[in-house]
Amino acid sequence: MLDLKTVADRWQKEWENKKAFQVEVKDRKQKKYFLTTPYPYMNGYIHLGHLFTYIYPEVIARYKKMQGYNVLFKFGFHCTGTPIIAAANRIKEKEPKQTGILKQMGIAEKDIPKFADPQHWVDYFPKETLKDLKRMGFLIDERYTFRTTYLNPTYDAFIRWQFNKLKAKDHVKKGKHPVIWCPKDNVPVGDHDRAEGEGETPQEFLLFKHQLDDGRFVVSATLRQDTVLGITNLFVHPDIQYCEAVVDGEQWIIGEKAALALQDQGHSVKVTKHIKGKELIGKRTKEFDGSHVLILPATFVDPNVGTGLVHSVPSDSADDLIALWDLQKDEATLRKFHLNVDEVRSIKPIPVLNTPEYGDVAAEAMLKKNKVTSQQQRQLLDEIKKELYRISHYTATFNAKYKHAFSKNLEGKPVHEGKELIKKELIEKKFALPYYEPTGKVVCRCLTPCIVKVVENQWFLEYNDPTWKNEAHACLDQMKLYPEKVRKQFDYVLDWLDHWACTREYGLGTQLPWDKHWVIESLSDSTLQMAYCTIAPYLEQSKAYGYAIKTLDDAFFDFIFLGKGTAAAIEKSSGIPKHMLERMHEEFNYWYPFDFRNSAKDLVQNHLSFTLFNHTAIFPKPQWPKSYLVNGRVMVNNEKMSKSKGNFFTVRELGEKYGPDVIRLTAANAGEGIDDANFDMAFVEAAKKKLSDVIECAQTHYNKGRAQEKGIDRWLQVKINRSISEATKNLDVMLLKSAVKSAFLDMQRSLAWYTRRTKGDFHKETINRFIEVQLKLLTPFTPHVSEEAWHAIGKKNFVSLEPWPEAGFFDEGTEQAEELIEATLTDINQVLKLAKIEKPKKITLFVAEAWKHTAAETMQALLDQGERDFKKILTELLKNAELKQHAQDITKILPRVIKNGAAPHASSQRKELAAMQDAKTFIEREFSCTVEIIAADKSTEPKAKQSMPGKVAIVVA
RNA sequence: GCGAGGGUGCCGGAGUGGUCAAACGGGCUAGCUUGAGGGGCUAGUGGCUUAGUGCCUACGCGAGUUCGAUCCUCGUCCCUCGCACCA
Repeated sequence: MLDLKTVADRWQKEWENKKAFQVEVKDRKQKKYFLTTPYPYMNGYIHLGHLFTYIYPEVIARYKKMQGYNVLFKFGFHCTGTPIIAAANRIKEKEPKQTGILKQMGIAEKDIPKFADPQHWVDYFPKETLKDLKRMGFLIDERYTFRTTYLNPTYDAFIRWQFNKLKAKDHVKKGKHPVIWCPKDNVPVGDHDRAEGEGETPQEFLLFKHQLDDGRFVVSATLRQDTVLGITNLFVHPDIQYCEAVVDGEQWIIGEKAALALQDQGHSVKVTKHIKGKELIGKRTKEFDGSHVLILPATFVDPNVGTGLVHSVPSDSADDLIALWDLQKDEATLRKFHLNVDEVRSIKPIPVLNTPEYGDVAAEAMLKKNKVTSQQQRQLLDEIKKELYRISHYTATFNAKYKHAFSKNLEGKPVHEGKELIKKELIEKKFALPYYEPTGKVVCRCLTPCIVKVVENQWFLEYNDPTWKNEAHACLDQMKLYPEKVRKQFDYVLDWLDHWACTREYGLGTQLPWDKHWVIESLSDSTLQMAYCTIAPYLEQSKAYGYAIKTLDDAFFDFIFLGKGTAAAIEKSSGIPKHMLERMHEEFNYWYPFDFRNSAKDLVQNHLSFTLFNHTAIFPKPQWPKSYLVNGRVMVNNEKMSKSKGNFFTVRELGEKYGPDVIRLTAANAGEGIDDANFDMAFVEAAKKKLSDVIECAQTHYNKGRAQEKGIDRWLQVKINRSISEATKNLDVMLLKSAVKSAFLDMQRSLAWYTRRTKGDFHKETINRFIEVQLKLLTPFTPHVSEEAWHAIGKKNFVSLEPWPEAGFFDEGTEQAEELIEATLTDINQVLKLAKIEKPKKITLFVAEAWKHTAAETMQALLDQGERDFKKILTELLKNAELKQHAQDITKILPRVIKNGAAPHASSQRKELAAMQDAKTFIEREFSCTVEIIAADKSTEPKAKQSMPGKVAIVVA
């Protein structure tokens, strides 16, 4: 077997030497195709997951190239953001896990300390990634690749321009923002920096202030402001330490954790003393509706949740109700805290909501349904809490108590409709205020539990602006989406996006030009860089073009991208010659907008949507994105890729082991559409063999064979045309897996059948066409193999630069005839099996009577018209004198035809006879016996009557 | 919960109102290749049945629309992704 890696080496060198894929804008009238894909993050080598996404633009790029487009496949290396800095710090600290990651990648022990400097990552990985991509044979012109970060000054200038533009349009505003925060490190803690609590987010609670007689407030936290009128009492944990603090000038009693968190949420907090929960028991507080309630002891209260104080709504909280019941039964405890037993026992749930199927005291119904007996059944109670929350929120309605309590009559209204209003008014009346807490426990890598901090002076991109949203929708509307069904998701996301915190206090990135304290966050700086790419070579390799750049200010980018100002003015400030400025401007206009961008589906709700917003903000409509493709994630042998499972592969090691073409083909064949794809290692093995065969086949058969053309040759010609047509169709709609099938697997199948039919006696012209077309169709997927075979058959140019083949003629009759032969083979086999004859001496085949063909044709015509009435069809058929003679047979066949909704494929007896005659020797050879072919009407054999158009009757002996 | 997508053979996956037991790939079984190495070829791979190429059953589950549904409608169960300030 050929070594495909050597093959790849050879052609990569050739392409390089001849600069086969160097991008040039020679003729601005030439049609162009500009492909982009989100750049990989440079904290490691790229892996199979990256490759799967990148195989789309790569295959399409090569396909478009062969179609005569001037193609630019953009590639960048992502370095902004926090992960690189974080990883570098961990190397600095010699953290074993991080060191291990580098080692596993094959970085030499002695080189590892270099990675303590973030700059080293930014230097090292882009270089190596480019190698990997080239090794895979990607159609990338490296002059058009670039790194993101301030370490690349021209890119940095570009991002400043982008943000100044956004600011000028009022899309960037200052505000407050809750984030998960480490109180020790004093930084926000993203998912990747957490020791525990990935996926937890800030959640908005309300603090309820319950006033004691002495003016102090006992403060509880809740998500259920809808039940505010159902409060019957408060619960404290008798043994927990609470603190008394001056919060925004008021005396509050709250848990210690909440006191800490409040400080980070913009409140002034001064703790004055600590008190035990039991000190509060028996006191009374005044509620929102003016009622007074008792403070009672309960042990389910968790000091780490909310304020560590709970207001009790036993009608709609199972926890509260069961705790109340437990307490009411527990006379000892009541006495211990000097509570009035009768008074406590008289506390009853106050109905506030009507919950379908659960009545007006939903908590009670819920407890009974789940047979809860004690507040100690924590797990069950937690489940009930969630369930009840869900049911109340979506199905419950407010009762009469809500008629006048708020500015609008809420009686009978669903809870989810009234909740916002209640919140607003409770806050206005100073009974409540917002408070944030993580949705679950979050622990920083430094092992400190995290809180929610409300960051002040944060900069936001105002994606919630309705006018901007409309623009983004307009942009989406004019785009092609692959697959189209992702449109709904995009529409939803565009509406859902709120303002986006676009700056960070640390990380690699461009400084916010007007507020240098902040660094632009990486999802925000990557939304427009496709434009930068079009001129990247002229900025990053200015020396090659004979000038040195002085400064790039906003006027420069305004000129290049928006055509504002004059080249002459910018020549001075930038140091770039006028003609180069003009060239950049024109080339940008030539390449832009991008025609294609794709990513895995997880970027839909951020990057891909942001890109739409940013384009509409800065570019005029003609420069808006043309299409998006959204792909699934890649699995390996149907399992999620993961290092622990041992199915994690870097592109590097795959290339090393199998060579690029096998991997490219397998990746393209892994799947299409939005569902997760499957990289099948079994296919990898099969592909190795199949690809070697392609080269071998070309070498063996090209320019050999007979001169005289036969029927079966015509069949292969038709099949070749089918494959061309199908492959083209599939590539046009970005269906790679389907394209692999039509461009390769179907072709190979046709060849196999052709070989069998001709017994290897090929027609020279036909096999030549087959080989040439096969190599061209394969080129986008396996360019090295194609190139190798192309030259093996004596071609001197690159197949990569050949025009994409055009489908010639089609001939359904020929295809049908061949299908008849194939079906006949299958049927003969079945008959032989049924008749228990292993070695037949003679096979007689009866081609259906002429009238059956006529009947089939008429039936199909009627069926196509929608006719399903037995009698009508029969009458119609019998109008034909020829058919009338066979009325009895027709009445037998007809019901089945009607049931199937389709008649047998009508051909003509003459054609079927000819096709069978043509294949006679072939069938004889296949079964090693004599074959006779007879028209059914010319025979007295009873079985001959079983023949139908497209199905011969068979007698074996 | 919300939004989106999906549930088809031993597996991956086509099909999207009729000729389609289900393309294409993989796996498995049998036979052949008269000869060794995960090679090639042929046949088979839902059930039942058969002097004959047939019949029945199936596309998560239940109901409906239709002459006819894997494909449309409704209900139900299950799975995947996302729900953010993070690349």
